[in-house]
Amino acid sequence: MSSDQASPRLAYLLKHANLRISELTEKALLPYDISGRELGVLNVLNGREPGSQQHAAQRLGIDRTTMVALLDTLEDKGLVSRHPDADDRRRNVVELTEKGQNIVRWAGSAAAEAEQVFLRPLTEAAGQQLRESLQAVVARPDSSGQVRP
Amino acid sequence: MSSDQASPRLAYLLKHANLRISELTEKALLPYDISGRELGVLNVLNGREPGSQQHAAQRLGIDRTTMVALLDTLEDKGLVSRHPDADDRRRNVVELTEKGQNIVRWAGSAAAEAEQVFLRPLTEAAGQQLRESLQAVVARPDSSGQVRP
DNA sequence: TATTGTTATACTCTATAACTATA
DNA sequence: TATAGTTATAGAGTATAACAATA
Repeated sequence: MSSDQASPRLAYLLKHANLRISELTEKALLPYDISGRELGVLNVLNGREPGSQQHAAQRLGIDRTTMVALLDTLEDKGLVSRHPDADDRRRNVVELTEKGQNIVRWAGSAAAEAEQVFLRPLTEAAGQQLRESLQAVVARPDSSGQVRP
Repeated sequence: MSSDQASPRLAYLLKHANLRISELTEKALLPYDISGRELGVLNVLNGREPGSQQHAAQRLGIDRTTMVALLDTLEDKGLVSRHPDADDRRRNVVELTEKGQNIVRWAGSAAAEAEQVFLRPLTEAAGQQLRESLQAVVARPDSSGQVRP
C-alpha cells in the first residue's frame, strides 16, 4: 500500500514537515512574542484595505469563532485594532496598528529565514518546485491543468 | 516576509496540504472503520517482526502515552493483539491479527488511491519530486547533501 | 429571515507527570 | 535506579450551537 520502508505515506511526510516548520517558525518568532498563527493573521491584514473579521478568517481557512480569540490576543498585544464598520454595524473593521505594522515586518523576515532553514536540504530549484507543487494541490484541485516538473 | 499574495507562507501551504490529504484519506477509509492514524499504526506493525509498543511509537514519531490509546482502540476492533514479552515482561509484544492483516491490505490500497487523488493536480514526475523533497526536509536535515530538482 | 461577532461547549491530538510492574 | 506500559490531566487547535445586535 505504497508505504512500508521504501516510501512513507504522504500523509506522514506532510504531518512531519508541518511539525518541523512549525517548530522552526515558533523558535524564530520567540523574540517577537507572537506565534506563527498570529503572524498569519497579521500577514493577511497587512497591505490590504481593512476588512471584516470574517473576511480575514476566510482567507486563512479558519472558523470565524477561532478568529475571535486570535484577534482578542492580538488586540491585547496592541498589534491590531477593531472598530465597528460605519456602513454595516454588524461588522468589525480590523486593522494593523503602527506597532502591528512594525512587528509584521520584523517577525515576517524572521519567519522567512526559518523557511530557508527548513528548505536547506533542498536545492533552490527543488525548494521553489516544492512551493509550487504545494500551491497546486492546495488550490482546490479540480483535476484541471497539471503542474509540470 | 515572503508571503502576501504572490506566494503564501510555506507553513500555510503545508498545513492546508495536510488538511486536504487527511480529509481525502479519512473519506477513503470510511468503509474500513479506521482512521488514518490507525492505519499508520497498522502499517508500522505490518510485515515486520513483532516489536514493543514503544518501538512502534518511535517509528511514528508519537508519544508512548498516545500509542496506548491508539492500541486500545485497535485491540477493541480485533486488529492487533498485545501480550507480554516472554524475555522482558515489562514489554508488550504487538502484532497484527489476521483481521488486521486483511484490513491493512485493503485499507492501505484505499489510502494509496486517496494519495493519487491528492496528487492529481501534479504530473507524475512532480508528484514523485514532491515526495522526495518532503522526505529530505523531514529526515532531520543536517544541512548535509542537497536534493537535486 | 439572514448575517457578524460572540460565548459556551466539546472533541481531537498531543504531551507531562506520576503510578505499577518489572528489570 | 531505570524502563515499559498505563492513567490522569492539561493545553493547544478546532468546530458546532446558540445568542445579541444589526441588516
